[in-house]
Amino acid sequence: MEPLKDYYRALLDRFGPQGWWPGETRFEVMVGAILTQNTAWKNVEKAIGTLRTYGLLDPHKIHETDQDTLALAIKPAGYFNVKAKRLKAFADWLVTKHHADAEKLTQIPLDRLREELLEIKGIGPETADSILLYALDFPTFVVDAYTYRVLTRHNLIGEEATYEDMKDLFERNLGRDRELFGEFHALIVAVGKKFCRATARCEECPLRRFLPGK
DNA sequence: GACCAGGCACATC
DNA sequence: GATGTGCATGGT
Repeated sequence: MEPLKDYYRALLDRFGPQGWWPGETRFEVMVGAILTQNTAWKNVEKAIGTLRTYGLLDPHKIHETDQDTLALAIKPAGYFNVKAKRLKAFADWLVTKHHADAEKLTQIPLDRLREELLEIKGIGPETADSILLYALDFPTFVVDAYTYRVLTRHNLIGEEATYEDMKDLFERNLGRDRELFGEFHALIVAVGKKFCRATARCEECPLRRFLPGK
């Protein structure tokens, strides 16, 4: 059977609860999900701080603010021109299609909302799932580059695995549990940063005992 | 001074 | 359909 639950316990024992996602409002978490694309969270914090200072952590404000002004505000998060455009595309969607009401999004069926998010330019599968899970409390699993490394290095999935393959693996074997999904993904990032980077450093990894051949 | 980070869209073959 | 490339700051 899949030992994923054992992986989870080992990670939780080692790192403790991660408490993801930091953010005061649903909208702030959604903004963070876009800003953190391929970017260290530390840089995102600065950008969010600036947005907060200028009162821009609000869908209407982002909808109204021009892209260049937005880009300047989020500069520390990197890719600032790209991300300014993506933030606006997202805010435009939220304002025009959903009355800027993040709370109401939680009432939409998960699959339908996920499709809608994926149609927005700049929202791919990981960002969509991060928004659904961490901002809106839907039980959907978030996959990232670390997830791929851990799963492939442990032979839990083939090298050719797609995002959906990995997502399904977790969702089928764990049952749809929002709290579990939220902690598990955060723990995978934690272990990934420390032990599962481009070059694996398995010596002190808490998942070492699960390695094939161990 | 490389290398990397809580990705994604788009061009080209 | 697969593979390659641009986007950019800040920490190690």
